[in-house]
This record gives sequence, C-alpha cells and structure tokens, in this order.
Amino acid sequence: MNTKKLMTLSDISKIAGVSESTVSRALNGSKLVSAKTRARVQAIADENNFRINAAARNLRLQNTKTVAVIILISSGNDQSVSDPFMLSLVGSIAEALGNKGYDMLLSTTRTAPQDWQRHYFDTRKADGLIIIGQGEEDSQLNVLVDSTHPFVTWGSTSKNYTGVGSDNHKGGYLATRHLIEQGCKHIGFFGKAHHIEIHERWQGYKQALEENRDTPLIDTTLDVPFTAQAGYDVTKQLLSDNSFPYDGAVAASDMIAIGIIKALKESAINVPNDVAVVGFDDITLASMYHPSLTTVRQDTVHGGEMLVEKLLAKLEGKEVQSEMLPTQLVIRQSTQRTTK
Amino acid sequence: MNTKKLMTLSDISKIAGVSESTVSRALNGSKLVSAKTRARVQAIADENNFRINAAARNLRLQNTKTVAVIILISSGNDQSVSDPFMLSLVGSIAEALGNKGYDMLLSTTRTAPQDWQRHYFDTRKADGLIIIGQGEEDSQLNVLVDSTHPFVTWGSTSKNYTGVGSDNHKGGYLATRHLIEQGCKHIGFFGKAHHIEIHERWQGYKQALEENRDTPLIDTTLDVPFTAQAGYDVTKQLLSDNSFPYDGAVAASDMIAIGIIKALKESAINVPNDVAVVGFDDITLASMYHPSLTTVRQDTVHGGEMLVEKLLAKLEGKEVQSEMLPTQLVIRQSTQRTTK
DNA sequence: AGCAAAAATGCAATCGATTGCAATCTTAAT
DNA sequence: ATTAAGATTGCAATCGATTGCATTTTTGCT
Repeated sequence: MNTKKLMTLSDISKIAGVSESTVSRALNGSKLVSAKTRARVQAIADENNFRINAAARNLRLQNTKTVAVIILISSGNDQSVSDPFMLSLVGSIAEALGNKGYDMLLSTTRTAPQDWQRHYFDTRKADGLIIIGQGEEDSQLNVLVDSTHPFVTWGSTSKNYTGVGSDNHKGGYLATRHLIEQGCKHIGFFGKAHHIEIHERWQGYKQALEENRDTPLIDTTLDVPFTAQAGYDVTKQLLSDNSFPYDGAVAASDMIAIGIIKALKESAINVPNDVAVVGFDDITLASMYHPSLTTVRQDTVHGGEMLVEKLLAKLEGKEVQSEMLPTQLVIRQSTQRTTK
Repeated sequence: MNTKKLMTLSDISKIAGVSESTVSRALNGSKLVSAKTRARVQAIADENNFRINAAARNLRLQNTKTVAVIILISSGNDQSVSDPFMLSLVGSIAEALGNKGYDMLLSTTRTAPQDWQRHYFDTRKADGLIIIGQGEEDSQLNVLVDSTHPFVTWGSTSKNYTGVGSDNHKGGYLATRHLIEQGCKHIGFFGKAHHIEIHERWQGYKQALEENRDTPLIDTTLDVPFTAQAGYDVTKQLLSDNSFPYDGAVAASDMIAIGIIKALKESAINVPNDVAVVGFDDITLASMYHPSLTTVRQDTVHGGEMLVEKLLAKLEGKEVQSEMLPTQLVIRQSTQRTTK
C-alpha cells in the first residue's frame, strides 16, 4: 500500500476517465471544472495518495515556493551561527514561511556553494533569499543589489536594499543610559564596532555618554564576535593586566555579556555591585543566567515574520520598504545595584 | 550585465554551435565529447553565467540533491527546537550536507505540512529525510518505515529503523556514578523519563544507583522537557514545598541543569557543595555558566556527519546499520566539591 | 424542439535538461 | 585511396504538470 509507485497526473486522469488538463484544473481549484468532476477527481487523488511532482510543477511555473535563508559568516572562526539569537530568528522565519506554504532552504556561507549569491537563483532552487547579517562588509550583497533577484536582509536597515532590523542605535543608547542611571562612571563597550549592526549600537552608546560628560567614554573591541568565549577571554586578559577600569559594561550580545560576567565572577568581582553588565538580544538564557541579565530585547518573532512578509511582497512584485523594529530594555539583576 | 536573462542549455548550444546534447554532456563531464569541444562549451557557459535549471534537471533525473531535515516536536509548547543542542546538531548536518553538494530543507513538525512524512517524498522535494528526535512516541515514523523512502533519525538507536544517537545509557550511568563518587547520597533525576532518549539515560542512572545501594533512587519528572525554565520551575516548587531532599541532581539536558542551578542559587544553596549538578549535552554555554557545568558530552559534529553519511549511503541503495556514538563525561565545577 | 450563450473538457505545446540510439566524422591500417 | 573501427555529435523522446485555444456539452430561453 505504501510501496505503491508514485502517481502522476496522468495516472489519475486515466482512473478518473478525464483529461490531464481537467485533473490539473480540478486539483488547483480552477473554476473551469464542474463541481461534480472536481469532487470526483479530488477523491480519486486523495484515495491514491497523489501529490504533485514539485520538479515538474516548478519547471512549468518557473517558481518553487521555496525561500533560501542564508547566514552570513564573516570569518572562518566566526561562530555566530551558533548564537542563540540567530537561531531563534531562523526558527521564527521557518515558522512564518511554513504558514505561507513555503519551504525553507537553509545554509551558511560556510556550507553554501561559493557563489551562493547566484546559486539559488540561477539554478532556480528558490524564489527569494533571506540573508541574515551583513557581516563586516556587505560587498557580496552588491552582486544581488544589481540584479533583479528578490531578497531581504536582517541587520542594519540603513542600506540601499530592503532590510529588517532592530533599532540598534536606540538599544545601545538605552542600555548605556541605564548604566549611567545606575551610577556607573566608567562604562566600556564590548563588541566589534566595525560590524555594521554593532556599530549602530556603539553609536547609541556614544550618544548616551556624550549626553553625560562625567562618564568617560571607553571602548573595548573584541576580536571574536558574538561568543561567550570572546567576552570571557577579553575580560580575563584585562583583569590579568590589571587594566579593567570599568564599573559598567555594555555588551554587543548576551553571549558576550555572559562571558564577561563569568570572568568577573571568577575574580570574585560582584555583578552588578562592582560592575554592572548589560547585554543585547534577550536570548532565552538571559533570564536563566545568574545573575539574570539586563539586556536589550530584539523581537525575533516579529522580525522573522517581517522578513518573510516583505520578501513575499517582493515576490509579488510590490515595492517594499526597509523597516526598523523597536527595541526594548529589559531590566534584570545584572545591573540592579543593591546599594546605590 | 547581471540583469541578463537566465541562460538555458539551448541558448548555450546556439552560441557554441553544437547540439544541446553536446552541451549537456560537456558540462557533465561525459567522455563522449572531445576535449576541445568541452573546453569551448565550458568557457562559453562560464562566460554567460550559465547555471543548470534545477527543476528541469530534477524532473529528468528524478532526484533533487536535497535532503529535508525535520525536527520533531511532541507538544505544542515544546521548545526543544530552541535547545542549543538541537541547533548545534542541525548546524553540523548542514555543514556535512553542504560538503556533499546537497542542499538542506529545514522544518519542524510545527511549521511543516501536516503530512510531512510524505510531503517531501511525494512531491519529490527531497531525496531523503533526516529526522531529529523521535518525540515521545514514534508512531508517526512507522508510516515511513513501511515505505521505501530513505530516512535516518537522531535519537535512540534501538529502533527498527536506521538511527544515529549517543550512548545515552552509558551517559546517564557515568553522570550518576560521578555524583556518587563525589559523595552524593540522594540523587534525583530531572527529565521526562518516558521520552525515548531520556528513558535510556534514566536507565543508566538507575543502574548506577543499583550498583550502590546506599544511595537512594529518587526520580523527579518534569512536565516540560528540555528547557531551563522547566528545570527552574520544578526546583523552585520543590524548594518552596520544602521537599528538595537532593544533594545531587542528574539533569536530562544542560538547559535543565542550568535552570536547576539558577533556582538553587536564588535560595543561596551552594552548587556543588550543597547540591552537585550534572547536565547532558555539553552545549557551548556549559563551560560559560557559573559554576561551569559538569556534563555528558554528545558529539554533535560527529553525529551530524554520521547522519548524513548514512543517509547518503541509503540513497545509493546500500544497506545501513544504526550507530551508537560514544558519550563522555566532562567534569567541571558544578560537581567538584571543595570539601569532600 | 431549436439555438445561442455559457460551461466544461480536451488537445497539444511548453518549461529545460538528459540519454539511447542513429548518424557522421576521424583515425589508422592496408 | 579505401574502409572498418572508434570517436564525436545530433535527433528525438522523455520526465510531469500547466494553459491558451479549440471543441464539445449543458443550460436557458423562446
């Protein structure tokens, strides 16, 4: 029963005693077939477990009902794929696509073909592309901008292509201002400031400090982005050099924040009383860390839906604008000082 | 230049002044074309940015060079998708597939079509399926077992279909024995024991305890699997009921362990001295938690490679056996008592 | 019943690549 | 130069579904 060979339109048409055209139309809800015929064909199709052959349909229709999601990885040792935030975003995209009847092809620049920019389009494996992260430089994307292929990106929204992203500037600003309000006087920024999205956060950080001149602006740049290990290593290094002057830290991601806190704790430095730390993303773990993490929430669910919505609109030929999602400060223990 | 319309085999053949057959053969490395012709055709194809149309090729060849990965979700509120361990496994699968020239279609039972078991096959969207997690019951999988469709699963390896998974029994055993060696007398097991994989871990736990009769066997079953929140909630509950008798805890996953520790810390209970906690998985964060987590490592990289290897072998028609991956205890701070 | 309009159905071309078989061109030996 | 064997190339069918247009069937009205 299950090993029955796959049915084709033609098989069904023979069983039903009608033409292939009629079967095709019946199954696709065309109003060119009578209700009676449609019902009969539908029944026969169900009964025989008929499912359309995607390859044949794609070939004829020149579309695939498939979207490729690709995660940009800047360097070889970049572990941003495993960042919970990314994954959460991908999950949300998957769900949104599923709801719209699209399949999702997922890859990273590490696993994808060299010429991923064109691979999915030229082979017609996908109708559109969702690109997560612009990396440190987005020159690769320009290949796509010049083309007519539909794509949207997650990240900075200030580019010449359609993007969805958080209000990073505001997020960085809120995080920093919060630390200032907590009484921090020496606030460091931990993250790759030349990474596009992070740069926006850094600018928010800078603005908050400039509005409050008695808190010196100190920025620290980590080599490896988005990993707890990086946050840990740089903090350890600073501590062992006796050059950790901060009483507040703005981390470019929750993972980095966690690494920083881990290192501080190992040196018996109290968080938040000695050093207050604020993260970015609000990953699931932020509330489960100890101390729980004050952070800037990015709404991945909404973000994923937005990306899908915009891409699908593009596929329909509509004009689409970039969109910046609001960002929200979530205050938890890592910054709430017991003694002011 | 980039907006140039997509080339087809026929276009290339016209430019090259040969038949489509020859172009096809040249590009596919058939030895039926002369070296000279091949070089010329190849050059023209490159020059015109020709890429094969996947739909047409799939239709003709009846295969897709695509594998669908699907994550089984048991209940609606099951957040196992976001478990870092799963994601790490998916990442590894993606990489292994990429290396073999396969694309990866990803979905979860939440986002996939109702009839995902057949969707990807009957529509010929994928050549094979990798299923992650058997969920709490694997009846859905039996639809596939009866069919001839190639698939492999991650999880328990003791089933009647090809699976790759860790040696959960040994893992549970090692974790528990380690706690006993640390002097724990009341060791609880935290996890859904009726979940297939977890059940195996639980049996290892039980075995270790039975080998050592003076440590009572206590098992605690959480409602929600695989989330830190669940571990946190159940621990909080036990503490507030004044019924937390454990001095050792074996958690079914690192996330659960983290939740447990968080709850304990909030009650100023020292980990590991008052309660030693061991997790399972060894996610990135395990070493970054504070205290760092003693855990049972599952090798996701190897696991992903294995899954892909076995599935591809199946696609070639080979007979394939299930495989159990070794599991390894990684000792860190959460169980290392300063005072014995 | 007769007939035009409307509804339903079928025919055949098409999407782009692959491949068995036939046809043509080379090569080399006589 | 001739010719058979071997090397290349081309022809045409095929994979399975969709759709414009032509054709047949129904319907509704007189």
